[in-house]
Parts: sequence; C-alpha cells; structure tokens
Amino acid sequence: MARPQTIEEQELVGRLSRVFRDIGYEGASLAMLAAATGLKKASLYHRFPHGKQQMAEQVLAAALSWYATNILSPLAGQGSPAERIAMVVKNLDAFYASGRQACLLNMLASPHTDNGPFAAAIKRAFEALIKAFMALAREAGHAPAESRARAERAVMLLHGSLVMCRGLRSSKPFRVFLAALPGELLAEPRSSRNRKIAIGHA
Amino acid sequence: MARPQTIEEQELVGRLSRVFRDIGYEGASLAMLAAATGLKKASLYHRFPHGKQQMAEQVLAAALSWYATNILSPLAGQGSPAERIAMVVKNLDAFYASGRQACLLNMLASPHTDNGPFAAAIKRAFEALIKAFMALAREAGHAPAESRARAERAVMLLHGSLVMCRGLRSSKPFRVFLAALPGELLAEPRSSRNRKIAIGHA
DNA sequence: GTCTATAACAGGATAGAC
DNA sequence: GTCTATCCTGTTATAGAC
Repeated sequence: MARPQTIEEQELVGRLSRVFRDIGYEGASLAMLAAATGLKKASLYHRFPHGKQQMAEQVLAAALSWYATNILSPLAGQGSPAERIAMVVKNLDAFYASGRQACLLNMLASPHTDNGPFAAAIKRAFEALIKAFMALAREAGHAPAESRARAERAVMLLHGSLVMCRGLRSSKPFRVFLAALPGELLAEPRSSRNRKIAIGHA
Repeated sequence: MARPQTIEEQELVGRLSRVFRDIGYEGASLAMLAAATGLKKASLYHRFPHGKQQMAEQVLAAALSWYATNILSPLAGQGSPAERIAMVVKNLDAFYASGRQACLLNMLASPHTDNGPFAAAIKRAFEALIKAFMALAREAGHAPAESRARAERAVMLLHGSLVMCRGLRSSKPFRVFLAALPGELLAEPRSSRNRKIAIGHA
C-alpha cells in the first residue's frame, strides 16, 4: 500500500491493552491511549471507528484469543495433567507479567456494572476457564463436584492474587498462587498440598 | 440549627459508597453521586469541599472503620477461634452484601495505578487483614509461616470470589468462600478441610 | 494512514441567591 | 444547607489537509 501502517495491529492492541489493564476502562482517556500507542487521537479513530469501546473490545478479544491458545488449549492438550499444568503456569506467568499486570476481566467489569458492553464476554471467559480447570481435575481423578470446586477455587485464587498484587504493590501473591496452582487442581485432598513452607512445623 | 441537613452523614457516605463500589472511582461521576444521594452537586461540595476525591476518602475511611470494628476486632477478640471466625463470616456477609457489593480496595485501586490518593490506605488495609487472619491461625495452633500463608490465601480467596461474583453475576463464589473460610484458617492441614461436597467421592 | 485543528459534550468545580 | 446557574477544563469525536 501507499502509506503503510506506522504500527502493526498486534503491537497496537498490545499497547492499548497495557493502558486498560493499568487503569481500567473508565480511567483510560483517549489522550493516554494515543500517547501509549504513539498515534494521534484521530489516527486511533481511523483504526477503531467506534472509539474507545471498540478498542477495549478488540483488546479483550485479543486477550481471550491468547488465553484460548496458551491457557485453555494446553489444559485440554497432550501430556500428563502435571505436564500440562506446568505449561499453563508458565504461560499465566507471562500473561500477567508475574503479577504486575492486572486482569482485563476485572478492569473491564465496571462499566455500568450490569450488562455493560463487556459483561457477556467476561462471563463466558470465567466459565471457560473454570471448565478447563475442572476438566483437568477430572482427569487427575477427582469427582465432578470436587473438580468443579477446585476449578472455581483456582480461579478465585488467580484473581484474588492479582487484586492483592495491585493493593500491596508486590508480585508475591501471584507467585504464591502460581506455586500453589498445580496442587490446587491435582493433589490428593489429604496431602499437605503445596504448603511447602510449613513442612515440618505442623 | 436553622437548616437541618437533609441527609445524615452516615447515610450520605453509605450512598456514596454504593456508587464507588458499583462502578469504581473513575466511573463514578458527580452527576451519579448527586443522584444517588438526592443532593445537588453544589450541596455535595458543601459537605465535601475537596470534591470527589474527598468523598472517596471518607467512604474508604468509613469502610475501614467498619472493618476494624466488625472484622478485625472480633478476630482478635474473645471466644474460641471457631466462635470468632463464625462472627467474622457473618459480618463479611453483611459487608459485601453476600457478594453483591464489590470491595473498595479493588474499586479504588486504579487511580493512577501507583501512588494514587488511596494506594497507601489500601495497602495498609490488606496488611491489617492479613495480620488479623494470621493471628487467628497462630492461635489455632499453626506455625508462623503456615499461618501467614493461610492468611494470605484467605485474603486471595475473598477478593477473588468478589471479582468472580461480578464477572459471573452470581453470588455463589462469595458464598463458597464464606463457607470455606473457617477451614482455610483453622483446619488441620491433613484434614479434608471444608470440601464437604466431595466427601465420599475421593 | 496520519496529521492539525476544532467541534460537541461531559465532568469537576464555584458563585451567589435563598 | 441546599439550590440554580455558570465556568472551565478535559474528553470524546469529527473534518479535512497532506
């Protein structure tokens, strides 16, 4: 083409994602989004004719796509449950930048609280992750109800750890979560799980 | 006085709290805050000369005060650990309206991400809750490191469950959390904890 | 495709009457 | 203490040159 895009779609959406994840949908102004991408406001509108909402929608779609490829797919893929969860831990660590990046599902949940433009996609994303975790727990030999409970718990810990990371301005909670995740989903109920710190104390 | 306040301080802050918890600091406009309280914008400025930020600060202060009285104090109070945690579960259920109300620590964490006007208070609040949970676990006989791990985990589950409640538009995750909390802090590591659903399956 | 410039509007905040 | 009316800034969004 005559005038090539000065920034690739992927990189563009990635930069936008960063802003939304840092300060949320409402907090992100076009001025910030423009600064973060290096494009002027009018250029952003050229790429996203429906404005900020469309930007957030595409950011969310890209994140969900990445999640499907790098989290959900490995969970359902080849190898032993332990191998798969190890891969997923690695990818979660990358996705959330070791706890320094918040989750879009949390940062985009506020707009209008109910029935906002992202509510349906967010709900589906939670359900998909729970389902994938549950399937893994099932494979590891847990009963259906137990597997679902473990999956929901794992998702709670994931999001809770990210909230704590922001509140405490530390990445420790997320690292603790990642270390605990395999045990949460796979370990036998009566084992000590992954409380390795406490071994020898109890 | 000649002209009595048309709305009491407590009720006023409560209404404001509702808005901030529903749509976050950035998302809450003065128009909404005025509508929610029944006061006009100028009247809000009479009560809160420093505007929206002061409103959020007082809302946060009131919440922290309530928390100190109804959560932290009972955790350190009289009675057996089991009795205390039961009281705390009851009060958490009230505070978060059974999962329908989000946590201010999450909804106010975004502004400027780092070193925002609420960052310090939020950090202290997280630390105080962890500390109080940890003390209870200690009393229940757990070693220091184990107690701290359990406390952090409980806080993760709390906030994660609230995020999930918003995302799934269901109060179930929070109810699951409340049911699990006593076991998280008190139960023996090798027990089945509070996975009551799975009893008999494993 | 990207830019400068600007329109149209909403948000936070004040002044001053009652 | 509360109100109506207004100000000013920042925000979303568009027009049109290059």
